[in-house]
Amino acid sequence: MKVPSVQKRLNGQNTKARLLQTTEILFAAKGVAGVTMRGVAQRANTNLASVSYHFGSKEAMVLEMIKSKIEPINATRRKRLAQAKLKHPDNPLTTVQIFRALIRPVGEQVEKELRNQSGILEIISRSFTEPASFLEKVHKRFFGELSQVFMNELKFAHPLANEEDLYWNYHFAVSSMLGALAQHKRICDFSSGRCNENSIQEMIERLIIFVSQGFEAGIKNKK
Amino acid sequence: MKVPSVQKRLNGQNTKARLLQTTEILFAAKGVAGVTMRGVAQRANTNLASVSYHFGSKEAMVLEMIKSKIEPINATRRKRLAQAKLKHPDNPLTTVQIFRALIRPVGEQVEKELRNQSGILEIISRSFTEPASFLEKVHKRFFGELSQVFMNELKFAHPLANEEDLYWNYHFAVSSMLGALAQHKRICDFSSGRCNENSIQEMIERLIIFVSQGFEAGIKNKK
DNA sequence: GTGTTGTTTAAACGATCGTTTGAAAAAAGA
DNA sequence: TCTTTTTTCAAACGATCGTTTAAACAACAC
Repeated sequence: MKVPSVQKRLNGQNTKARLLQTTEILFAAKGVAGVTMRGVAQRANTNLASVSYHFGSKEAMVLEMIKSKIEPINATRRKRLAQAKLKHPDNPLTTVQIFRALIRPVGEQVEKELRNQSGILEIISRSFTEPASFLEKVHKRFFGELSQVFMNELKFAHPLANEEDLYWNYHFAVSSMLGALAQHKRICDFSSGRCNENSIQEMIERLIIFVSQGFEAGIKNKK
Repeated sequence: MKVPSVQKRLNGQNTKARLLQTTEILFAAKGVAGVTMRGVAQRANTNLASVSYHFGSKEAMVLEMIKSKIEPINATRRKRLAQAKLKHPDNPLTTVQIFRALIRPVGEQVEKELRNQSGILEIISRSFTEPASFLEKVHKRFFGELSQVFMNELKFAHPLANEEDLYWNYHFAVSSMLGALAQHKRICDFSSGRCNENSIQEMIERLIIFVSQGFEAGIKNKK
């Protein structure tokens, strides 16, 4: 075992990155079953066995791809929530402010990646809806703790509210967000072209209003 | 070619029904990929080839199962909407009344099937989120026309509203419903047991409030 | 140069998939 | 009963999947 060389071997890093990028595209388009090791290797211009070499297994590759896409968004979510609290140190945040911190970072990530049609919406929603058991750990790991942070903020914002109501409606809000991300390509068909699926930012802003008002509608005071 | 016999051959109908039921269970639990012809045949106590015999292909079997589960719900949805209109012939329906007609029949179907843990929620949501291209026709066939009916009712209920707002928010409402159905098993984990995933009826009623208020929040008058 | 380490490659393995075949079994009609 | 039709069954086919192996190749240390 030698000390890793200072000089990077860029060849390996390049193919690993290409594999991750191809995994992203295939997973967004076709789900876990659509990510075949042969398909990924071929579209990444490398060999079948390089997937096992770089990641160990298909599951590990998919998990690493998901992690690389979701973790930056979650980091931004936490940051935005903290920033909003700093701006209003005396009052609890409003419902809209809280859900802005949760949902806007998704839209911003889409902006950043608009070069490659950005399958980030599909990746997020598929992470929750794909029936692959190995994805279960994704939820706990990437959304469990984050949900507690946002839930605590919602409790703080609604001190008189029934706790059960808060949980149910936060659950609806998150589910709605995931559902809207998963279904966003249908808006064009469904509205007969009246609404455009490409205006992700407009969707995000509308979605924030939708879930915030839906959330508040279900909150009653403690009895 | 003979005239079909009046006397039914119940044996064939039985295995076909058993295959459909098994398909339902596996599809709800594991999605399209989890419905393997060998798995279905085995759990239905029949032979592998009987699937091809009765349905022609796996896709046809899955589609027939989905059809058998969704069509009755959609029929009830139309009926409830018509009934509500008859009760209030002079005024347009309220947003809540319209979404009640859309969402309540799902909960009622769960009630009807509580014998076999009723994977109907998963079946509906998976029909929209599974990345199987042959499921695309399900959406157009089972939801396209129905959506127009409900959309027209919402337009009638909001005559001054901007049409684009109506489409976007109806899209959110449907996506939220699908998302909530897809994620409903997580409420227990997420709320640390404070909320119960088994009280589907409570979820349905809460969901109606949520999407109705979310919908109305995004509607502005024509400029 | 030689040797070591990291990376790529072609080839094969075992498993599972959906589908098809042809004959046996069961049911229905005559 | 005998004939016909419908249904079941075991077996096999070709395709594709994830993974593994062992050899070839490339980059660096000495």
